[in-house]
Amino acid sequence: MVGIREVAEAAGVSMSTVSQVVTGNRPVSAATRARVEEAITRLGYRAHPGAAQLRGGRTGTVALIVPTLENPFYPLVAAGMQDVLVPRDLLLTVTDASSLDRSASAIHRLLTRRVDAMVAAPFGLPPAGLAEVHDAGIPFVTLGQAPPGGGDYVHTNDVDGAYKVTEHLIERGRRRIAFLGGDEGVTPTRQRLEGYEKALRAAGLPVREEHVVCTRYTRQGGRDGANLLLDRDEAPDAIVAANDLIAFGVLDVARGRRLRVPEDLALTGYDDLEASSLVTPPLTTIMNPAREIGRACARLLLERLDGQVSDITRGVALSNSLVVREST
Amino acid sequence: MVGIREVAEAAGVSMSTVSQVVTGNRPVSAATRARVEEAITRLGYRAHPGAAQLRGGRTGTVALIVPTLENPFYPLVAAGMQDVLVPRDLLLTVTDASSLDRSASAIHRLLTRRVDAMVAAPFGLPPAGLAEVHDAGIPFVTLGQAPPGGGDYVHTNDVDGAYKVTEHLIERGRRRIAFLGGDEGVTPTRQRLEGYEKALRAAGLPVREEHVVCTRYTRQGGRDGANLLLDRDEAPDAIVAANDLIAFGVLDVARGRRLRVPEDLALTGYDDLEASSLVTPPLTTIMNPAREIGRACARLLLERLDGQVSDITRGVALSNSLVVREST
DNA sequence: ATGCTACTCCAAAACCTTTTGCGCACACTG
DNA sequence: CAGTGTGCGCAAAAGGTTTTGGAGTAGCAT
Repeated sequence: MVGIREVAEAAGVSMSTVSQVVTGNRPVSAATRARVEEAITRLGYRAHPGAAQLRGGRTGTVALIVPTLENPFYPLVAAGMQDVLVPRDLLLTVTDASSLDRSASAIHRLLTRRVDAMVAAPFGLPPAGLAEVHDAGIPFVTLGQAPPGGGDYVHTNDVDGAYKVTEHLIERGRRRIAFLGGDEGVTPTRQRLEGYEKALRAAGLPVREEHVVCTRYTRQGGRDGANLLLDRDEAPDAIVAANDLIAFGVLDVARGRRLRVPEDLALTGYDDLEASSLVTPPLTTIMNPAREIGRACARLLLERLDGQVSDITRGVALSNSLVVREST
Repeated sequence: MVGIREVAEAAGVSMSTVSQVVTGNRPVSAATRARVEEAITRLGYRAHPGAAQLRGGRTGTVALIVPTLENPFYPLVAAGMQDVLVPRDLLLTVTDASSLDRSASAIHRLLTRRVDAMVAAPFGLPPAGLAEVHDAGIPFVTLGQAPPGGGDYVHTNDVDGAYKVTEHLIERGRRRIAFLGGDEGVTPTRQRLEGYEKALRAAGLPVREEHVVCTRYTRQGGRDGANLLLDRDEAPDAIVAANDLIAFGVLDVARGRRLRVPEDLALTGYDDLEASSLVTPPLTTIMNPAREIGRACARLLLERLDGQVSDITRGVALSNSLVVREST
């Protein structure tokens, strides 16, 4: 077992000096550093992460918590985080909230002292867990809104995105535009709904309660919601789905009911998953830069970890954009 | 800080007894165990993972290495692993090989002493990495084939899957059936190709070299390959794509060339991604039970970690099945 | 009654790093 | 030349768990 001791001997310095070279905690003269580094590579030394954590407190692992791994959006966020984490030798742990559902403190149990920092997707974290993370006192980044207890966030303007897509439908001449949301009350749903309503009002169109339905952010949720909406007295001639998965469910229903898209029913999604360009008709949607979002999260965490940042909450805004395809 | 010491005091036992209760390393009388467990929950004790690793060697983390996170198949495998890992308080680390590409030993650097066990998807791991993992001496599960150095594997019969799908095309009356593979030489490609050839021979059809092309396991790979195949002198009337992503690329090209699917060109995929049922026409494909595969991997690892298993290599076979949709 | 076994639990060592107070030597200043 | 400051490296302590040989006790067979 080659430890810090062996390196120190080989380089003719003390163990602490080796540690300082490795961690960069204190300045070391160039000559000494060179000798030590040479010894490190020659001996193939790797710090023992457990020992390092025990004394130093850092685990070298970062957590990402997402609501589900079945929505391909989140793995892309993970990939983005990897882009910046891997060069820093940090490990990424991905956990989907659905596997944690059983107990409220599962997250706590799973993560305390096992990660240095954490990013949580909207409603990836049950409210109880949020508090626990906060008083774990680790850097914390959320997607979409500022963490209640303070921390950073990465954000795309959902109000604006939903506005754009609704406006687009109005320009296409639609008048009975419905909104099909995912899980009710969560931030993305609220904001996208807000953008939708805003666009309707801006065009002087009424916001009808019977044209707003919330289900879940899944394909099945889309099916359920579409069936509800299409059975209304005055069926919509367009649906703004709160994400692509939902829109796919709407497509299923439209196909089943022999509705032509976009002629009988125009449809928009949100996120721009790979599959959005594959369905028939290809989906008009809002491009959400998943991978870039992941990168931004990781960068924020890194800055906190490096201690370059004070206590202020910081927000990074990334832009989304309307992608017009054939579903409208 | 509530450590093992505080618990010991509260329960009126020694620190080592507490440890034995926690780890289950040695038998403890029921009465003592009850007292200790009561104290643990009352004090909210959590073992310090760093310290535990330092002495005990276990990190409580398991790694999954996949070729890419952009193929939704792999996140599902991860989700399946979570299903069995989370109840055991184990953390899952997901790494995509593309982020490791830079340096051959990135895996080594990343994983040494940071994970207790590892599962690698086919060609998630560069060959060099494979050796490194092996002499790290940790439980190791691979997807699709037995690890060269020994270890367990989870496997669906790719030869048979490709056979089924090819046979299906033959039954549908196709005669000029091409094979469009992903990365050349990797096991899944080889096996699926083998199944394809087998089915052709079984039907007395020739295996033509100009009808076999390998590119990459991506949508773009599918586009490239489709263009090659469709420009051949004798264009195929059916394509067996080695995975769904490739098939999606073929669809792109077919659309561009105004080929009707399945009339002008029949098409099959492999994996049965969610998107396969969404594309037009919905894709005939082989259902690969991603989540179940993940579960099986995790279970194998757990048994090794629990030391219930000798050195023999074990294989778990999961069944795939032909899903007939409209692309054929 | 005595010796032995089996069962619990304990004490202390070991694991490997990071942290930090100190001393030393060198350069610079007055 | 003496005094002061600074940069660099060292020694030692600390961190919380698991491991393991051993001690003590109770039960059992002889």
